[in-house]
Amino acid sequence: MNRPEPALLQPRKSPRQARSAATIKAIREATIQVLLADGIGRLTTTRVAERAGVSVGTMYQYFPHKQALLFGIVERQLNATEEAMREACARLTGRDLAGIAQGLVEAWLAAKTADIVSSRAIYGIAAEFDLSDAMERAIRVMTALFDDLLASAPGARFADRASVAFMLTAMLGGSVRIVMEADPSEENLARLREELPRACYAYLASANLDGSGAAQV
Amino acid sequence: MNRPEPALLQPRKSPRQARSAATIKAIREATIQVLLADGIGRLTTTRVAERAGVSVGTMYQYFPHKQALLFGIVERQLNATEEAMREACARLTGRDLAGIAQGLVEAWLAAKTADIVSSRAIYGIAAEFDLSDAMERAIRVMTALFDDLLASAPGARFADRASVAFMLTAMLGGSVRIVMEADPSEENLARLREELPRACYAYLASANLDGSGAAQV
DNA sequence: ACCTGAACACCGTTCAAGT
DNA sequence: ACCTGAACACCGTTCAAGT
Repeated sequence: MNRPEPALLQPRKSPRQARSAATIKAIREATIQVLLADGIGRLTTTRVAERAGVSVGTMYQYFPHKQALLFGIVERQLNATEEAMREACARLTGRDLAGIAQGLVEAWLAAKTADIVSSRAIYGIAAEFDLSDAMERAIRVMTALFDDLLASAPGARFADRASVAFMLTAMLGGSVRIVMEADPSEENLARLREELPRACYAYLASANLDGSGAAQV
Repeated sequence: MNRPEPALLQPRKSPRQARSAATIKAIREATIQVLLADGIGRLTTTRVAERAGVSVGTMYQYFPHKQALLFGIVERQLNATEEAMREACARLTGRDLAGIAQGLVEAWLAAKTADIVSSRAIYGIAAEFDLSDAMERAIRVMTALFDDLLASAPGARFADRASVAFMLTAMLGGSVRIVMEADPSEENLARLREELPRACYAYLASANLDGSGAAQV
């Protein structure tokens, strides 16, 4: 399976001059404006260039292909999340596991729901076509299956710290992403806010060699 | 933000006749062949029709647009996963929480890694452009951040069954998806196999009103 | 040295013409 | 009743011509 292209994401030209920087900013903003106004399906290079007030040729000098335009705004989102999580981690340093779990989830959800309109538009970028219906259905089916299964249940120091951190990243990022993509309703977000800290804490406590594993959040 | 289109995914014509069914099957297989051979970037309607041995006009009779071609193979994957999980749930009915957690994770990972080449190709469908580098980097950064944070930690009956099932679906599906998309290396999959059952069990045990919460998996 | 935009190659989709 | 494929509208990208 081949990736679309080797994908050269560097601009042909670096923004050394103030004029260039302004042009790049205008193109970046035009991209997000067209995205929000017309949707990913109608986002064309011509339209973005027109909105930015430059010729397509000039635009191609700074953004060597359409993907670079989209990558620009996704990158911005990723950077914002990274920055928010960096701050959260600094703030949570030295706190116990319960505080860490609660704090990380709050920070992550805040970052991902800060601008829910933009966020969904950006998720739209990653979807060449609309998978959200199918995914929502799949999630509903699985939720029901697991619900039944659970109903049938009769009762109901880290050894490898790197693996624990990896798993925590995956469960936090993955669960929020999947909900944001499929159906970011207030009901679902409330469930995440309620359950995800518990899940993270329970995992962390169970992996903690020094804890009793019996503490409740 | 507008979705690309109202997206009519029903064929104009139902496959009532054997000939039609064969044509549809040929188109479906041609789609996945072109996808695997040339990648999503070179998958064109002309190419698929040619490979399937039908004219574009005929193809458009059964698949009203390109998205429908791609949706066809994604749907197949989703159905396979659903079927696998249905079987797993039946098999796990009546087992305790530890058995359920272990069994669900095994079944889910097996379903998602059964054909890793196809799976990755299919993830490629959902990515209009290659985000995997950026995501992989973001995951690495976050993993490192959480790793540091964890290093700094000093010590280290269901009330709402529907919410627990929802959370379990999100953490299972989300964490695996994010790993499959970003970097499905054997190292990462091994970590999931090891840690995800623990995480699921710990969450379930902590949410279980009747348990001690102290049992280890 | 930098910008412009007509031109090019290619794609998704349609529909008049065939059988 | 069904299939075909040339034709259409549009898109991403380039590059000769301008300033």
